[in-house]
Amino acid sequence: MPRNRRPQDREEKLAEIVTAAARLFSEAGFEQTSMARIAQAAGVTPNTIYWYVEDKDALLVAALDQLLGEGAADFAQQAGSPLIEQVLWMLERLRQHATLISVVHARSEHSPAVATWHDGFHALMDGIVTSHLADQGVTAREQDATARLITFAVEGFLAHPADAADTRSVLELVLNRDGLART
Amino acid sequence: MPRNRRPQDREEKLAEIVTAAARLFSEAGFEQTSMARIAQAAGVTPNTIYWYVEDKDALLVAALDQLLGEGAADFAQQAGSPLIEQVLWMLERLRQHATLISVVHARSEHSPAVATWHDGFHALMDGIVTSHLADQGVTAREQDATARLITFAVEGFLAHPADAADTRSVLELVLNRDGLART
DNA sequence: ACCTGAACACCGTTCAAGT
DNA sequence: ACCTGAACACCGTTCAAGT
Repeated sequence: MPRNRRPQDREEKLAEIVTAAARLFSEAGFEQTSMARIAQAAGVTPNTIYWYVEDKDALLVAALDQLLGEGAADFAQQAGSPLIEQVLWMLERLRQHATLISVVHARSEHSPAVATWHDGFHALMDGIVTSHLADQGVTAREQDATARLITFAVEGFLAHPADAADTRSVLELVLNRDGLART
Repeated sequence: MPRNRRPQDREEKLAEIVTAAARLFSEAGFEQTSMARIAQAAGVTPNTIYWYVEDKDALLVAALDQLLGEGAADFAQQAGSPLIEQVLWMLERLRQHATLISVVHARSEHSPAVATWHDGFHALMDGIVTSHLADQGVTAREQDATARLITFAVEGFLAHPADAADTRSVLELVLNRDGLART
């Protein structure tokens, strides 16, 4: 028989709403997805969503966290490979949610919650790049500049898709200076 | 006495509306600026705007064109200076309208008119960079990769402001490989 | 605690009607 | 040709009321 059944149900219902939101945001876009549409997909009334989340921006953050969590689990598999391959792998993975990046930028200006998520995501990406470069004899200053450039390139390619060859040649331009692409 | 007075008035009124829109979009943001607010600033009724432009996206394009035209006139002064200085100058100039870049990306997905403007803007920037690099002994392939990277860096710095020193060090990372920053 | 029906203030846009 | 008042369909969000 169910001990503490309530919290269990609550988490499940919240997860359903967030999952529905994540799928719809990713497929149809944030603005194009109304709270009513999400509610419909989750089997509730629009105003019910507001019992689970503060507002639509909080729902966006929850959806982003869910998508990021799924991605992070898979990313662990890529631990051993060279930096450029890891970046290309992330790019491929993020491409499905490409429309969400400009949404994050746009909403960050008016939603502190989204801005906080945005900062965290950048810190995560910077950490991946700088930890790679720190193992080489790269100065801290150049680590930071390279990490920034990689982040900009990732966001750039998500906003302006290019074929595999062009993508690789741009990343090599950033990383190949001292053969860093192969590390 | 006024020959063809009508077209004159029409252009003036349109310019008033576009100027009001450009200022409000830039200051308060595209989504935060309602058609009613623009109409108020231009001294007309909201629905009157629809006699001059197709919809809000067309108004965005008109506003972007106006802002770009002002910037292009000033940019001509920078003709002689090194590429890195030209990029830093553009960055400084675009900073005031930084919020519009994520708007352009977001609206491009659903408005062909905005997408077309977006493509044109990138072609413009790519042209500036590649024409600089073509004067050096840089291969076409590296010209393209560098132009893309510069564009991504510009958009990146607009979305994620950095201080002057960091900005310069990132741009130098892209351009300094063969002393290109000084050309 | 959880969910709803009904309403609120607002949005971009349309259209018949005026001049 | 130009402009408006009034309306339309929709939006995110709130709230009193139910269980």
